[in-house]
Amino acid sequence: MRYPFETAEARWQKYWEEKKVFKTDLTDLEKAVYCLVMFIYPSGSKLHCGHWYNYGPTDSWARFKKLQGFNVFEPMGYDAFGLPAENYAVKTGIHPQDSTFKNIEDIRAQLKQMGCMYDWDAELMTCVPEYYKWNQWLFLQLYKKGLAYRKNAPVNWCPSCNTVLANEQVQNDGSCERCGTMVIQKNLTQWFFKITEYAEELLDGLNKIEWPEKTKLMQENWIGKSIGAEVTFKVDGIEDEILIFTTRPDTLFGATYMVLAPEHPLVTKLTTEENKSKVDEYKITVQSMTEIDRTSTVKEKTGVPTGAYAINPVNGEKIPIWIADYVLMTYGTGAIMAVPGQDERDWEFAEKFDLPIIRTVQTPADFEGKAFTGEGPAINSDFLDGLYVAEAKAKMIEWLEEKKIGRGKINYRLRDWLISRQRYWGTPIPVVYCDKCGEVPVPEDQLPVKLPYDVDFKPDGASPLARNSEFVNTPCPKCGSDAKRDVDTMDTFVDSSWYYLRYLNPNFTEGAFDAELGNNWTPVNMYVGGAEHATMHLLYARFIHKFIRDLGLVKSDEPFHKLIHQGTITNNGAKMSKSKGNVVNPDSFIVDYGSDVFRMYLMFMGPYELGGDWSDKGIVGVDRFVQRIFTLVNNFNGIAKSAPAKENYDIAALNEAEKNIYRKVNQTLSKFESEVENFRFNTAVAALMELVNELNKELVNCSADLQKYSLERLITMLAPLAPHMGEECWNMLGNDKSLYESPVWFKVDEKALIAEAVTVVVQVNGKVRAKQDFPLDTDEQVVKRTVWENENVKAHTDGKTVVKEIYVKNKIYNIVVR
RNA sequence: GCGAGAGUGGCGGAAUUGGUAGACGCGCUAGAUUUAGGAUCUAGUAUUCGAGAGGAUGUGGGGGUUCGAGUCCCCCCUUUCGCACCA
Repeated sequence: MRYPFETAEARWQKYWEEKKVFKTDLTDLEKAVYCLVMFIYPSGSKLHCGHWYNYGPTDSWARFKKLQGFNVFEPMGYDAFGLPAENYAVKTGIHPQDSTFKNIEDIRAQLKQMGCMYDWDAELMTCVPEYYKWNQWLFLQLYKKGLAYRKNAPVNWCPSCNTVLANEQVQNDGSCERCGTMVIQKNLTQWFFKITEYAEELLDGLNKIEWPEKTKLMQENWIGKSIGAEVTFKVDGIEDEILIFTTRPDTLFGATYMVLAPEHPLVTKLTTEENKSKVDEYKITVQSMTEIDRTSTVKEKTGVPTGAYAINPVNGEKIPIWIADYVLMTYGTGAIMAVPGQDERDWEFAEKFDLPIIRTVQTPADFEGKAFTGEGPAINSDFLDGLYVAEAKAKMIEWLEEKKIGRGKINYRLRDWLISRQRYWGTPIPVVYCDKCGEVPVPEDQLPVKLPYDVDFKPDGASPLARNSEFVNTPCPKCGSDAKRDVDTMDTFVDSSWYYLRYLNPNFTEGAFDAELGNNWTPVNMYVGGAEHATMHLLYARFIHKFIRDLGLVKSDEPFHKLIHQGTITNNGAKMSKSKGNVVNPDSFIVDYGSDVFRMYLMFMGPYELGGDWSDKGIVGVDRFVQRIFTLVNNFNGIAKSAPAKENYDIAALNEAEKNIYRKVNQTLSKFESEVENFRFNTAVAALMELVNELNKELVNCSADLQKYSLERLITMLAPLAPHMGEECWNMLGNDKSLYESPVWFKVDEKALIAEAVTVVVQVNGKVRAKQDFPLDTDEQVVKRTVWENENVKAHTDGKTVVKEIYVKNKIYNIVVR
C-alpha cells in the first residue's frame, strides 16, 4: 500500500487549522523562538519553486524547534504595495487594490497547501490603512527628530514612458527596462530618511549579529567608511574657498591640480571668461548622463579647465582647477585635490591632459607602475619627509588643524534613503504644503492619510495622486487655509522595515506595534530570505529598528539576530522569471507526490544556501524513501500501545542486531539535531535514509520495546521534514495525540555514541594496505603486533628499512619504509 | 579592475581538529518476483590493469609543507555573486 498523501495532508491541515495548533502564546517567553521568512509579494503568478525552497525548509527548522519544546512564533504576511500591481493596472485597467486582494486570496490558499506552521492569527498585509497608517506615523517620528527631510535630487527619467524609474529599472547600458529608450536625469524635490545618521552604528552592529560573512561585508562596503581629512584651498584672486575631502592628507605636497564636480556650486563663479563656453558645454553633456554611465570605470576620463587657480596651502603653489565627471557631487564635498603620483584616477587624468605629476611616497626599487598607492616613506614633502603613510597622515592633520585650514574627517559612501515615489500604489506621505506655513506634517491624530481608491494611474510623469483634486486639496493643519498634500508615496522598503514588529499583534490600535511584545520578541531569532536584499531591505530594517529603539519602544539593537539566505533555484542555469517563461510550477509534483515529498526533495537537493539548477530527476528517490517508511510503520502498526517504553538501554544487555540499531538510532538523532539546527537539511535527510536502511535490515531481530523505541525516534525526526506524514505515522504507531499539539523530542543516549570497535587503517608509506578491527582505544603494542602479522603489510615492507611508525589511536597505523 | 565564494564519479552531492575520498540519492548493469509496470527486492557500479588475490591512477592545472593533503601554503585556469572612478 502506498502512503495516501492526498487524504493525510488534507486531514492534518484541517486538524491543525481547526484546533489552532500553531497559534502562539506570545506571553509565554520561556524558550521563545521567533522564526521569520521574508514576507511574500502577492503577484498574480502562483507560488513557484523558489517560494517553496524558501518557506519549506525554514518551516522545517521551526517545527524542529517546536518539537524540541520551544515556543515558536512563525508568521506569514503580504508585502502588498508596489510597482508590479500598478504596472499591471496600467496594462489591464484592473485596479491595484482589486488585483492585490484577489492575489492575496489565491496565495493564502496556496500557502496553506504547503502545510507550514504559520500562526494565521498574525497574518498581515501592508496595503491596508491599519498598517500603512503606522508608516506615516513612523515618518512623522523621523520628521520630528530631523531624520526625514526634503531636498532636490536627480532621478532616472524615461522620456518615452514619461515616468520615473527606480535604479534597478535602468539597464546596464542606461536604457529603460521596458521600452529601451535612453534614460535621462531629472531633478525633483523628494523626501529622504537620514540613514547616514546611523552609519557608524550600522557598521558597528555588524559585529554583534550572526549573519553570513558575505552579507556583512556587502553592508560594510556599502556603508563605505573612510577616514581622512577635510582641507580648505584658497582660490587665486577671489575670496571663495574650496573645501575638499581626502583620505590621503599625507600626499598634499603632491597635489598638482584640483577637480570639482561639474555641478559644484562654485563652478560658475570660478570659470574665467575664456573657458565659459567649454565649461557650460561640458556641464550639459554630463547632465544628460545617468549615474550609471558616469560612474562606469571603463570610460575614458573627460574634463575641462575652469581657467581658475587654487593655492596649495602647504607650499603656496598655484594649481589649476578643472571640472570632470569622475568627481561626484554626492560624495564628500564634491571637490578633490588631485594627487596623480599616489592615485590611479588622478594619474590617468593628468597623463591625458598633460598636468604635472609629483611623487610624494618613495616607490620600491622594483616598482614599474604609474600611480603608487602602497606603503613607503614620504618624499618631496618638506616636514613629512621620511615618515611612513600613517604617521605622515597624522602629522599633516595636526598641521592643518593648527593652521585652521583643515581637520580630520570621516566620510561614508552610504547616501540618505530616498523614499519618495511618483507612484500610486503605496503609502501617502503625510505632509501638506501651505502657502503661509510651508511644509506642514499631518498631525498624528489625523492619520491615516488614506490612499484614495478613485485615481487615474496612467503614467504621464506626475504622481497619479496629483490628479485627484479631492485628495490633493486640503486645509492646512496649522492655519486652516487652502493647502495641498504631498502626492508622492513611500518606497515599499519602508513597509518591510518594521513588519516583524507588527506581526506580534497586527490588530493593535494603540501604536505601530505592541511595545511590550516587540521588546520581548526581538531580535528575531532566525530570519531567512534572499541575498539580493543585502544592502536594501536588510540595511533599511536595521536602521529603522535602531530608530525605533531610540524612540524607547524596544531595547534590542538589531532586528534580526541570525540570518540565513536560501540559494537560488535556476532553470537550465537561468534565474526563473515570469517574463522569461521558465518558471517551474510545483503543482504537478504536489499532485504526483504530495507536499511533504516535494519539500523534502527540495531540502535533499543540496546545501540550502547554494541553491542550484532545477531538476526533477531525484524526486522519485525521496518518494521511495517515504514509501519505505510508510511500509515500515505499517508493519509495526500500534506498537506504541503494546510495547513498554524505556528511556535508555544497557548496551551490554542487547543482542547484536539490537546493539546496531540502538547505536544507529542514537547516532542519527545526534547528527540530525546538529544538521537541522544549522540548516543542513540535505545531510539530515541522508542520515534518516541511512537509518531507515538499517531498520529495514535489522529491526525484525529486535525486541518489541526496542522496535517502538526506534520507530518513535525515527518519526519524530521525520516530522519536521515531512510534517503531515510525521503526524500520520505517529498516529499509526499508536499515539493518540498530535505530535505538534503535544511536542515530543527524545534525548540522545550519549553512551550509545561511543563505538565498541573501530577500524584501524594500516598504511605503508601513506598508502592503505590493510584494514583491521580493534576494540576502542586499543594499546599501540597490541595494534603493532597484529599489523605486522598482515600478509599484505609484509609484502610491502619486506626487504625495506623501517624509518618510523605512526599510530593515531582508533584511526591509523602508518609504517614508513625506505 | 576590486572584493568574496565555488571547481570532487554519468548526474545531485557527502567527507570532525590534515587520518579509509565518493556517505545518501538519481541513473545504469545483472538477477529475483510479477500478466504488466514510472512497482518491489537482492547484488554491483570512480578510472584503469588483472581470471583472481591484488596493483596503479584519481577531488580544475602546476608546485610546496607533511609519515599522510579534497582539506594547509604559493602560482595559474575556469566559474558564480557583489561593487563598479566614493577621492
